[in-house]
Amino acid sequence: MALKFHNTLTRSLVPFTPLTAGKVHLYTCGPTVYNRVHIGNLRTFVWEDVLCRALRYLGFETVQVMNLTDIDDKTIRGAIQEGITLKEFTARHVETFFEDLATLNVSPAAHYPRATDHIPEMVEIVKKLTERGHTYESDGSIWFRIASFPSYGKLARVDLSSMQRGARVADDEYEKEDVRDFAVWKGWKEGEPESATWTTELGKGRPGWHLECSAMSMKYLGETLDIHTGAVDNIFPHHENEIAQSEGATGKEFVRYWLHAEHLIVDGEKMAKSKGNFFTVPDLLSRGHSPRAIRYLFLSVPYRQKLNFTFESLAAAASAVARLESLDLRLGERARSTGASAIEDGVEAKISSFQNEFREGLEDDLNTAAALGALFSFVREANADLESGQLSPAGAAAFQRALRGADSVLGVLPKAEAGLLDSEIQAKIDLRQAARKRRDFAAADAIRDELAALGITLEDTPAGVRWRRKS
RNA sequence: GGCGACGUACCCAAGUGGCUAAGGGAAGGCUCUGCAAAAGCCUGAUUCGCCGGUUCGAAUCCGGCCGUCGCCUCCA
Repeated sequence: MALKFHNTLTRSLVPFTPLTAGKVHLYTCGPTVYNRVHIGNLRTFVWEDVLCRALRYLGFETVQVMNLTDIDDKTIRGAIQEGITLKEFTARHVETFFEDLATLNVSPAAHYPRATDHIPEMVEIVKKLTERGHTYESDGSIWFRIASFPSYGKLARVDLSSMQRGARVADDEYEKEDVRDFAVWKGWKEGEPESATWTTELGKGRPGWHLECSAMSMKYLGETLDIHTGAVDNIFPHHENEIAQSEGATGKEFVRYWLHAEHLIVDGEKMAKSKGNFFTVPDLLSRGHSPRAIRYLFLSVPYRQKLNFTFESLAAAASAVARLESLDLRLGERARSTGASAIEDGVEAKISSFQNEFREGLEDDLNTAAALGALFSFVREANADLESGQLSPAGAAAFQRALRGADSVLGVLPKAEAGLLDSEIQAKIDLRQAARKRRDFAAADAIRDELAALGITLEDTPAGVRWRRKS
């Protein structure tokens, strides 16, 4: 089986081949930095991370670009409200955004361009659009004339006949030729702060929404991208308008594969601050939930399905992650023990059948649920071999490599070993072992409880005491 | 109103015409254990929202109904 993706452009599953063999250029729509991102946003960002990791696992090189939209109505409003400059306002939210990505173990993209650093590039696009007759001026702003772009609507499949030419929308302060025309350059208006205003060949004002994505994606990835992603709400108007602007300016196909993630909902409802079901990563961490469980929960539902976030499923995810972590620990122990050095035949067969199934899951439009199914069948087999006592250290090491290979896509195992054994912890463990030896179980349990309170879990195993930190 | 998605066990979820309907979690039993923890084994949908239809055969295709949800200009 070969890699396939669901392309929003055709609404069908299609084989994927990048423009340049072996190398994928992808643009993953990033945040507008006006608040702390919520778990719904992060579902999309984690999916985009897994997409990139999966592409690399499948042997592609990736160049990922994620924009930071730091100029729009919401960021301006926020800056005005707080009485600070636009840059000061957005810098805060950029910072917490990267914090949340790091918490959820998202691998960094190659570039995180900011809209405000690319004003000249945006101006260039507007000029090109104007040369090609795609724009007009009205009320000091420059608009994209949809009537000049016949294939407008091809992504969102909007019905153009519902457009009313020459209509003026009651609550719209601009005079447009067509209600669906959109601004590529917004003329300065009374009250807009200096920090959010640029004086360019186009006049005094600021770029329209959508334009930053066209400018920055093409700057870093070329005029035709392999993949462009976002959540479903971006299909219209954002991505539709990006196509119009970009293709209008270059005359070339803008994006070959459009991928869109479904939304996350909470308890079956759209997340909303007013409903009290609105969560951020710090919210969940303060309730004692693990970032790795959050990440696992996101992966357990394929990206084109709505993900119903509940605390029950978050707890289930935590258990599943703990099981993976436990296997990794046990395999590591066995791998370091002494014994036969050759890998037994059965081990290789189990690994390759697991890897095939895992890969097939990923290749099937990033079906992470199917991939996880394959992983846990493998977990069962590895545990059974471990339990039998027959698994060689080399076999255990091979199993562990396979497990960690899969985790290079999933990213739910703990980061590399936490350095040296904490000598204090080891001293407590030794004390407890002494107490157990003299059958003073009350003292032994007291020590275990004491460590548990510090987030250290002990497990007595035939091979000795195993301990780990609660993540 | 227009467009679209979804409805599989207690919860999450794979599965898109044909082997015994993946996998995870929770639950119960057993093994191991001082007790825990971890791990293993076993148990668990004659059934895929409901009703019809097509077919030798459908969770999978078609029609209707019921239910849930989303988008329709700045929400990922």
